[in-house]
Amino acid sequence: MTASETPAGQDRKRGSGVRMVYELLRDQILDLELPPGSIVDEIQLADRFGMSRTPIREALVRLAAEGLIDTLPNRSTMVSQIDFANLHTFFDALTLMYRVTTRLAAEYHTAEDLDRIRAHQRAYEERCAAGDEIGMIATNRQFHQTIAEAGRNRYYLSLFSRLLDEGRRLLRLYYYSSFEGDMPALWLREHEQMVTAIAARDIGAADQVARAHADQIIRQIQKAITRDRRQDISI
Amino acid sequence: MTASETPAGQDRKRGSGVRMVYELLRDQILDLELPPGSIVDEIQLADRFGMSRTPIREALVRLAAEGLIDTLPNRSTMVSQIDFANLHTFFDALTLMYRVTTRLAAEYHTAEDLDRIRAHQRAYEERCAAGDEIGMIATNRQFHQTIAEAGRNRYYLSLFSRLLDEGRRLLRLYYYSSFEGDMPALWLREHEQMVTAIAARDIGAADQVARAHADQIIRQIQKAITRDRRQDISI
DNA sequence: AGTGGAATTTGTGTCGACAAATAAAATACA
DNA sequence: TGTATTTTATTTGTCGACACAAATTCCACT
Repeated sequence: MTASETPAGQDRKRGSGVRMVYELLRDQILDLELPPGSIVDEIQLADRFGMSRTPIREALVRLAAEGLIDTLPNRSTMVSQIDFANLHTFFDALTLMYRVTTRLAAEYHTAEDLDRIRAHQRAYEERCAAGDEIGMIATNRQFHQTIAEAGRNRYYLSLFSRLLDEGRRLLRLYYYSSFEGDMPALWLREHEQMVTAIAARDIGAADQVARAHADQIIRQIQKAITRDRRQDISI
Repeated sequence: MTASETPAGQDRKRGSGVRMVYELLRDQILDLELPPGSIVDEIQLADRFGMSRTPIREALVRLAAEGLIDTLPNRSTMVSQIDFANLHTFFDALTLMYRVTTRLAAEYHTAEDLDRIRAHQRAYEERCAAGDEIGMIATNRQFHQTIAEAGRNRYYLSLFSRLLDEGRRLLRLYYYSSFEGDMPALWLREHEQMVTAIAARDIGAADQVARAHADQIIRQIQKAITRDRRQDISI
């Protein structure tokens, strides 16, 4: 419950309700504020946001289309589970998208793209220095998304965005802090190499760096998971 | 108007309305029965299907999420345009997905998967023999989708499905008949090679055949497009 | 006390109606 | 006659209410 965390009150603009609910719910799901399996109740949401069920439902339809919630007919709808059994398919797709988008960025980026990418990199650096883990996850995501946008392929961009979202849920589960070594500094260095390769339009180097970065991330997540699982067993 | 092509009449089951509208509209869009740019009117659809606007809207939200329709706020919603300017990004993604899914199928397929794939291949062969172009498009799509399913990666599968859908629109524009040479026979041979490579679990061969197949398809489509464009100019 | 079945509760699926926003038509004015 | 402004019309966005289905509770009966 945590009281009403929503501004709710004011009269919002006409078509804004759906997007607002969609984005807030999406963030709550990805940040695990709504953990996998939790029930999403239309009526409850309706009077939490101070609107009717219709716009709520449309937001839910959209979330369902993206696989973030599961709707069982005539009965409740719940936040979708994280599919640990097929995690390797996630890693596989994530790696490929890292590589492809970085390659394309090296090929097609403009000067403005590069500025944006560097700006996000600096933002990430700053969040690292501040030790702000939530900010680190957010700026890291933005950095890679901007690279993908510079690649100018909406098909890759949409799949990559979806993968980054799912990754956000995973990262939330295990937090940066649980990773070993000086992760932020390492990622920062890899990001720098990525930017260098893109700026030089060196496709081969971009591919190689992206692959290494993906491997690095995946290894960290897997380590965190196995460590976590071991603890589960030992209890 | 073409009269009422919908069964509409009977009392349908409780949660079935949305899916029904979604699927029919989706098919009509991909078959160009609803050409790009045509206006989609909620009220018209509502009494065509004999239901209220609410389920119609939910179907439209889903279609919009998949990029098949564009909704301008407070005003009409229309079937999305085919983006000829960025067609190369489509081809790029399509080629990659052909390769990746075929590779994974070679790696992970089961005996049942192979049976299914072969069944679809036979169906395609049959449609070719019958000269049924619509059936050819449908069975060809099913063949490749089944291969992707055998690869067991839902991320690739969903992107690939989306790409195959968009491809369906393109093929409808230019039809098989406008392609040169003995296309069906050629594709049939390539499909055979694909199945052989998958069955042999030869990942390298699967990749190579998939890539060749993709190249072949893309070349045909491009030829059809340029030919079409030339005609436009000459008129 | 345990089990089968009827009533109640809870929450979704659908409806018809209204309000807001935009486009089109009509009107006034120079 | 051409342009600015008001009026009308059309279509979307939202609402509150009701119908239906599943889950739960309650109750009778053994």
